[in-house]
Amino acid sequence: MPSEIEQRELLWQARWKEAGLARAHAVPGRPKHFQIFAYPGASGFLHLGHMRGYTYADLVARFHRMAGEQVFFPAGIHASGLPAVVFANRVARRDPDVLDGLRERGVPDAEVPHLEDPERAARFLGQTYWKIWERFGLLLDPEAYLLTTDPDYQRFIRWQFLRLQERGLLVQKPHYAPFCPRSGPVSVDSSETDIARGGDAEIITYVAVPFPLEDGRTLLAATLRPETVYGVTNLWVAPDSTLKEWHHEGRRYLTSATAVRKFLDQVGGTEGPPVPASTLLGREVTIPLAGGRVPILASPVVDPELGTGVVMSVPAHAPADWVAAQDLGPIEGGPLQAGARVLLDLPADRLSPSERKLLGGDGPPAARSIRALGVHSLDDRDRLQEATERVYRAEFAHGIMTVPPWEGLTVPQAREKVTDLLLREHGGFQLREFSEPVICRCGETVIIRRVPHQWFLAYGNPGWKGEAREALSRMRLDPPEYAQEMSGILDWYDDRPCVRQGRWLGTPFPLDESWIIEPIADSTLYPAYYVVRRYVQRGLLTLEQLTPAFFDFVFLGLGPGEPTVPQALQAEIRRDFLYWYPLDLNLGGKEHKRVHFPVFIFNHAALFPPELRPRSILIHWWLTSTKGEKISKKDVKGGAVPPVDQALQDWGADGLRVYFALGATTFQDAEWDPEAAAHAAARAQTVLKDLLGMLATPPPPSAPAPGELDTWLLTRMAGMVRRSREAYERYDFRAAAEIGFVEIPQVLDRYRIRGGRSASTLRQAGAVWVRLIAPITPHLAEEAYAQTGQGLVAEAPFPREDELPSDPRSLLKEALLEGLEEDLTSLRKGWKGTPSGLRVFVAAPWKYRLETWLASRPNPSPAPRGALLKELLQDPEFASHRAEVPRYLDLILPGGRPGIQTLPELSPAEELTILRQAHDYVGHRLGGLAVEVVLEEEGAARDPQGRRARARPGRPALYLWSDPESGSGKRVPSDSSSR
RNA sequence: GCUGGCGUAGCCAAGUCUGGCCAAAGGCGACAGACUCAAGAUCUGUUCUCGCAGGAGUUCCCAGGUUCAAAUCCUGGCGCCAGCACCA
Repeated sequence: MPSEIEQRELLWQARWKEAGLARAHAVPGRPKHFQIFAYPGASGFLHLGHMRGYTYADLVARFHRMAGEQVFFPAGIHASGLPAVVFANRVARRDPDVLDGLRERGVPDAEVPHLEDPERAARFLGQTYWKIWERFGLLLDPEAYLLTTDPDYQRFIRWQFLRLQERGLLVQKPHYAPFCPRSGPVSVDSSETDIARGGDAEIITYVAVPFPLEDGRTLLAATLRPETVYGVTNLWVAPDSTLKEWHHEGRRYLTSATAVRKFLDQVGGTEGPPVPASTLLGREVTIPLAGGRVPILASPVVDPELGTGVVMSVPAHAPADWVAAQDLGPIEGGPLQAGARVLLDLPADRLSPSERKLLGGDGPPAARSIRALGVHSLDDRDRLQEATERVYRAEFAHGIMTVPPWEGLTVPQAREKVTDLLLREHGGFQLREFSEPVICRCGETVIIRRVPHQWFLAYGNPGWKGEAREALSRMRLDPPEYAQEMSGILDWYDDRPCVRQGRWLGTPFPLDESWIIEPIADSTLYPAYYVVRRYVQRGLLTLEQLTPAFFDFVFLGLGPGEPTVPQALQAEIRRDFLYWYPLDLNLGGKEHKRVHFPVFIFNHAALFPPELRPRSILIHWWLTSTKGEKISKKDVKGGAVPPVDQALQDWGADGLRVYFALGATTFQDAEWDPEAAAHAAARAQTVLKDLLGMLATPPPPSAPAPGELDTWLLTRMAGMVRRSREAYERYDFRAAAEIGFVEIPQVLDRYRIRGGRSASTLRQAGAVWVRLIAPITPHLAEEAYAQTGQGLVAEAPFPREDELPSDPRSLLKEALLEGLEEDLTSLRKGWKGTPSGLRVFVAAPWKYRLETWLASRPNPSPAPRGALLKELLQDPEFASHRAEVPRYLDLILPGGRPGIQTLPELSPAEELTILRQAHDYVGHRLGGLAVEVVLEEEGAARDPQGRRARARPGRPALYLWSDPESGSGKRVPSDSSSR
């Protein structure tokens, strides 16, 4: 049952539909605005958090429409990838949450099994998204709506990939990816997708360093610090463990059984016989790169499940190895210590104080850290662990290699070179493993598998990077800091896998149909396709006509086009594309900073010429739960955030839109606050009521002639118009909403309190006001604007400043009164009686001269009070006020120091006139007492406390008194402010 | 660790780029008043401390610095959040 607010909003949405407002029309010669938001994945039901960005997007589109531009604002659903599959799986499992969601959306039970199909699930979810967008008042072009699983879209994607390939931007090379032996390729991330456990696991890449035995077999020792191979004194193995042979390209390697399985997955080869570690103890291996022979020794702390079960011992740099070497009594003083070679320098001046403390003293870094932390045995695991981490970190950050041939290199540089050398020339391998066990949803343990011929998008390609950077240099990014960040992101970008096998949705890869294009890669150039989609939707193009030749012609202007498409139509589509392109704005949440937006720029840069590359990106922050976290299903289920339907029913789309706009600045997370939302919604309704009143009644013929107050109001409004336009232009939705929903009501309040009641002035102000807020609250703006009989406000022109008469001096005059009221308020605070009269003293003319004189000096005046005084008293006029001038200087120079002086803006006579005209009003504000306005120098005025001396230009002195005869003075008021 | 962002009153959140009009907008909450049988809603006032005269004192994470003047600029520190690759 729709609430009253909803019914009214639905009415206006129907009107917009009738008027075809959302449909884009290319009008040659007229300015255009083409914008999208990053389309959502088909992952589940939308919640309020999503609506913040959509609201912003619609606000921008509506502002541009009112600014006189042709607007194209399409939207689609990113159905590719896993989310829809996961959703469909949940339907198949009859997940109660999902079933509830379906029921709430009116899905009959009989329909539910159909949604076990991911594609249909995506289509269904897309419909629910579209409904909510419409319900929020978004004017999205219905003809351009698409899913990325639609066959026409996929033809576009295939074209895109063919062209990328043609330009050499697709490359093939090995890749290592998470893989479930039962379910196939999986992705490891902590959100609900493929993984039952270990979603936060990271892939750690070890270097397996080969150490040949004299019998032709080779031990593989896994390490994260291959550059320390020069400091190896021995190898460690767990004495009771059993290693295994692994045969690869005719060679026999020895590693743990676990590692053999990993090598089989990641490198290939075959499994050999088991080898008890005990048979290796005491035998010698050759150190690669460094040369020399070292023994294999037993260590109880080696974990055979980690790495290869064989560990390099580098006592100089690994605290555990140092301690272990000490524990081996018989060898102490022998080869281990002799070989404990220090490989790098740690310049003391680069270390932090805590690092200096850790690494002070003599000997190798590992020995120093052991000493600093007081570690005596391998059993002291925690402190040993701490020592290890801190030494590694310090060395990684500050270490300078001293071992030939790497002298002078930093540790990261040396590591890269040593790794390269080991892999290329010494038969080393890389070994990847998860930082923690990863379990697939099916229960199987996830492994890392080598994909030998993975396709990559070559974002690491320097030429492409250059183009992308060039594109970026011409773009506007908001917030502006993001431009700087983006530049770094583009640099950091490297080749990225772009296809995958397994069960997920997407476009088959045109170069090898057994692969499916990865979801991020299929959503980079798509704004271009929205243009074409409208023709498909209208039935003017068939699927078969969407050939590479067609897209070449439409998007690139190349070739004759697709012969089966009528020439005129094809030319029209090309023209249409050139009209709308480039994209003016792509808007998305901050989660898109590092993935979607960079590849969006990259792909445009790859395929489109500079003039067709995107113009701007706007990223907005999130609506978060009360815990400051991104809103999740749990928040909705737990009642922390209301479901969208409920929120719409209670507050209306406009109410929520005001809340989103007002709740926080665009570039800051906002915590969901239901009270504030309710308030925003109430504010929206108050504004509507006010507007209706202002616009409804035509001014009566006997209306009072507009006066100074009316000029003031309209001048204020003109200022609002300018600031509002600027706010929209810089996407400061908060400022725009604040003007429309806070400041204008305040100004109108004041106008009325001051006695303004000109219907024609109010009508004039209202006609501007309603258009200022129309982008934010389109529905209620329509309702109010309907009173003017001028059609739809959505199509009305955004106000211009010069629509209103404006006089800056009217602001000065009113400001004088406002200041007076402020002073009165603070006087009343300390006043315990009921005042019966107020006398206002306008400052003496010499004070105006004095302040003018001060202001005309260099600001701030360099002269101290004494010097100023001396100079002043040379002037005969000031000299004649010899007694008052010093006191006055004390009043206006805070702390006796010169500050900034501003020119008095009104003359004493003007101030007197303004205050006298307003004295009824001021008296009324004080509860109906007598107010008298006099000049400071009027000697007759009663002023027992000498208040008049305080009078300043623009700030009259006040004497508030209670008449002792009236009997009301010094009475403590009932009890209002006495607490 | 790297990259980026943030730290403002009981809470949320403006202000910081472009120093002065800032004891610091707006909202929530709280307190008081009006209305009401009452509650709610609405409206009004108050909401750092002191002060029976428009003032003074102490505040914008902490410590320094620049300046006539700092929430705002600079240096250092502390704390929090996000992203870090195939996940949209």
